[in-house]
Amino acid sequence: MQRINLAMEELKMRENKEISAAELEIMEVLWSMDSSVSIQEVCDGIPDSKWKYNTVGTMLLRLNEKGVVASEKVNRVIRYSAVLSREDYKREQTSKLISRLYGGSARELTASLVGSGQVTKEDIEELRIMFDL
Amino acid sequence: MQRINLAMEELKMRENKEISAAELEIMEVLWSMDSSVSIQEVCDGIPDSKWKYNTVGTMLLRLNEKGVVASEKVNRVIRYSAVLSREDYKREQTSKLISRLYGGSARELTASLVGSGQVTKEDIEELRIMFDL
DNA sequence: AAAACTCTCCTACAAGTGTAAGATATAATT
DNA sequence: AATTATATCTTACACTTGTAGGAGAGTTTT
Repeated sequence: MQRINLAMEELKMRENKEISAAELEIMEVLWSMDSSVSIQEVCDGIPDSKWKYNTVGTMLLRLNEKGVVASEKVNRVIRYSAVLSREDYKREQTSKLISRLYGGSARELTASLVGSGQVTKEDIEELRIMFDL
Repeated sequence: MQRINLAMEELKMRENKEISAAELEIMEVLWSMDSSVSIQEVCDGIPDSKWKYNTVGTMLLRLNEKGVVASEKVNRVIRYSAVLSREDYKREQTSKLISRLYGGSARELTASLVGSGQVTKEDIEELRIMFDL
């Protein structure tokens, strides 16, 4: 295990690809900006800048190590951009939820949403029209 | 904060109520057994008993500290049982996913599932019948 | 040029997680 | 009674996460 960690460090790749809660907030900022952004721009992109500059820097660094964010140095300043798209992340997280808690059945999840009134008759009607079911 | 932490410790209550991945596996065992169970029974309840007895013990202890599992000592042996139901946990996690990634719209999640074919025309038909929509 | 500002890199540190070993107390067996 | 098995309690340790501070290098301002 020690040896593997060293090798991993050499590759600057983290094994745990999970995006943490705080990291997700940073991702949301990246996803909301179309082009690549600097640490400063991410800071500015957060409403009540709850984090210090260096904190945001650490997050971006870790996200980059996890491979979900790319970085390139443009005259002394590193610009980051999301490699993992929000759509893919959504799909991934949704699949995970469905397999973990709904026995892998999206139908069951949907039934649950309808059952609890979170998805209504009108919503279903809309879907039928939208998807021509 | 220091004072609060001490108070928390006295109550043997953890602040972070999040159930971790490994803890969830233990919860699944608790949920699958109807009555309260001992550490040993949880171990036996796990297929390829990937964890040592003490590891399972630590998990149950932590889950208990988080307040999602109750414990009672029945002649020298502690028996644990889930306080948080699987249904409530599912609801909670599902809500979290919807608000985090689908802008709080269950309809949007459903549309996404239909759009990706994970929920079919037949599934929708079934729902209409089941819920009399 | 010297001072001030900026950016990246390295380091830190507490709390939480995964995974258990050792110590202790009690119960069962020889 | 002595030994062995069992269950709980305490402690440990590496890794992750949240949250930065300080050092060092390059840039801009005075």
